[in-house]
Amino acid sequence: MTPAELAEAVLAAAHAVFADRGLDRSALPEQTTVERPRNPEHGDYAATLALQLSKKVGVPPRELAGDLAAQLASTPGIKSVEIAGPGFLNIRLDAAAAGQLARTIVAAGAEYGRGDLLAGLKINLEFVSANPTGPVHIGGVRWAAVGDALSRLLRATGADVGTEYYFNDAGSQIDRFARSLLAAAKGEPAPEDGYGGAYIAEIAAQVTARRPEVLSLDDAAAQEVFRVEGVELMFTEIKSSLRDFGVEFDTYFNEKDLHDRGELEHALTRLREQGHVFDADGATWLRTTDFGDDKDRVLRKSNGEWTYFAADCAYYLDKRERGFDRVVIMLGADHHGYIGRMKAMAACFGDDPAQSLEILIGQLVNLVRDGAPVRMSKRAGTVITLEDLVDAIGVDAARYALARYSSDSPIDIDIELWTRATRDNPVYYVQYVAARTASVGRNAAEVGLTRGEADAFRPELLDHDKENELLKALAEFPAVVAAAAELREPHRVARYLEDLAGAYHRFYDNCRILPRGDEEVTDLHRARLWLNDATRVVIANGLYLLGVSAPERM
RNA sequence: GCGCCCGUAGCUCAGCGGAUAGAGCAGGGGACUUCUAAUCCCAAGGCCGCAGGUUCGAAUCCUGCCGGGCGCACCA
Repeated sequence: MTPAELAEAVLAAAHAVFADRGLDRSALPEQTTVERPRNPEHGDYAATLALQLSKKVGVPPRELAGDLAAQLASTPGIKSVEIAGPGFLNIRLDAAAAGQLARTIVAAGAEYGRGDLLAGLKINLEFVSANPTGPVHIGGVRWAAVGDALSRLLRATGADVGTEYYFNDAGSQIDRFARSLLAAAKGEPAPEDGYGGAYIAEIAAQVTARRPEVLSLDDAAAQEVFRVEGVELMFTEIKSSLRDFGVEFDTYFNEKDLHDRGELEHALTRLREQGHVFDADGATWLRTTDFGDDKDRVLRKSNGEWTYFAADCAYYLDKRERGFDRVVIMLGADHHGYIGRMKAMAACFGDDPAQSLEILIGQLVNLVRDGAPVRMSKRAGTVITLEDLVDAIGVDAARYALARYSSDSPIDIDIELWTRATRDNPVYYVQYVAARTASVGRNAAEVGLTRGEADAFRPELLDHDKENELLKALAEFPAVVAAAAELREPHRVARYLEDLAGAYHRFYDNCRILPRGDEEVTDLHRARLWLNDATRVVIANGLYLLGVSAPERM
């Protein structure tokens, strides 16, 4: 029996009780849940439905709980129901009903944990979107890990997801980049407002190798060559380092295309139609204060140039016109000031921003060695890059470390910790379970132990404390996936995996799976192998959601 | 000044209104002729920043304050 099935049974019992007592059944919720209590004395699962309903229907909670308990007691699979405290229902399952879950999980395989919570929702998920003026820096890497994990989570809960990287290839940053390349190619010092770092010289050298005639052009023409070629080289490099990191996007969107296709004019027209555009001081403005922004925003400057914000508007409209119900954008904490204007902009288009636009803010990341932040990159100068991080701790540890913390908290990634092969390194702790379960599987095959036919599985034999705890942990996975997707919090999956890993290690320590020496293979060995294999499935499914490998051996 | 985020064990952090607030690390004590000890077990460690409010019930929701981080362009 799964927690979801148990929750349904609780709700069904409530319906029966309400019918018996002649209570108003419209007071009952559509769905309820059961909790996994920390304290084992509180049963396998606890239901708080009686506490929640008592006031609504004017029946004391313990009385209501008593009726529910009486109803539930006769449900197949439930061993006992106790009333505790103010009106908790503490429920214990039969070992057989609990143990069946192992078979359910093994049968479901990669499907276990997936659901349809967000089915029918078309979501555009934009993250990283670093300017092609340098390698991806560590702030962008956080979103590469979290955003990619989130896209996997949203898909696992049924959403139709398009991931997107906004390639900012227009504007003054790119001009600075081009000027820096040109200066480097000519052996001059970097311009005052330009980019430094060894990569500038590398890219400049690649451009001159590809286009040797460039140095004989005048500066304006040469700079244009460096702009076009440099951006392309940089972007190729960014894509390739993200691919090595396990992250690929469905769409790489060029800002330049918005301009070339006249989408800014199109957006301006739409906004004018909605009545939120005005002209002042020679510039064209969007009255975002109509929707709570603290000041109005310029769309087109008095010199005729578009602002970056105008491109944001056009890009948002473009996504909506491509059929996305919800536009999700992941930004660093230094961009949180954008939320107000972005939400207001969506409202200016006539959308309800609460439905159509979600902006997720992530705090900053530091790489730490010997207690002090690493500030300089060998190649990029003042910023730490994706490569620096991967060189320091590897892809799996990097993705796990970035995804295991709430995006609301700043993180320090300690190089020494994340390369350690011990319990205190969470990624090793979790991956070790993947390797252990696989190893048990190999050894089982060697001694002739198999799970056997599914109908020979005897789940009631899984009645050891540690088996029960492991089964309960395995049962939680679908609810964790759903919550993580709904709250956009992939770190919940990582924390869950650590919890599950602990439950497995304790099971392994207390419950011998394989027969020793010349022992006969028994049904208990087989039942435990089902549990071992179910754990391997859930660990692998969970690590997949984080984009981390589930090794067969370590 | 205004806005956003944070404040939980010595340290790093979990905890989308539930019971006696959890985990890892550090420090103390144990378990290796092992199905992978990259593991497990025991003990110890707390005005959940402060003060009010809502609630049967608040670390969690609301208000105010204190402390820390970040941001407030016709920049990109």
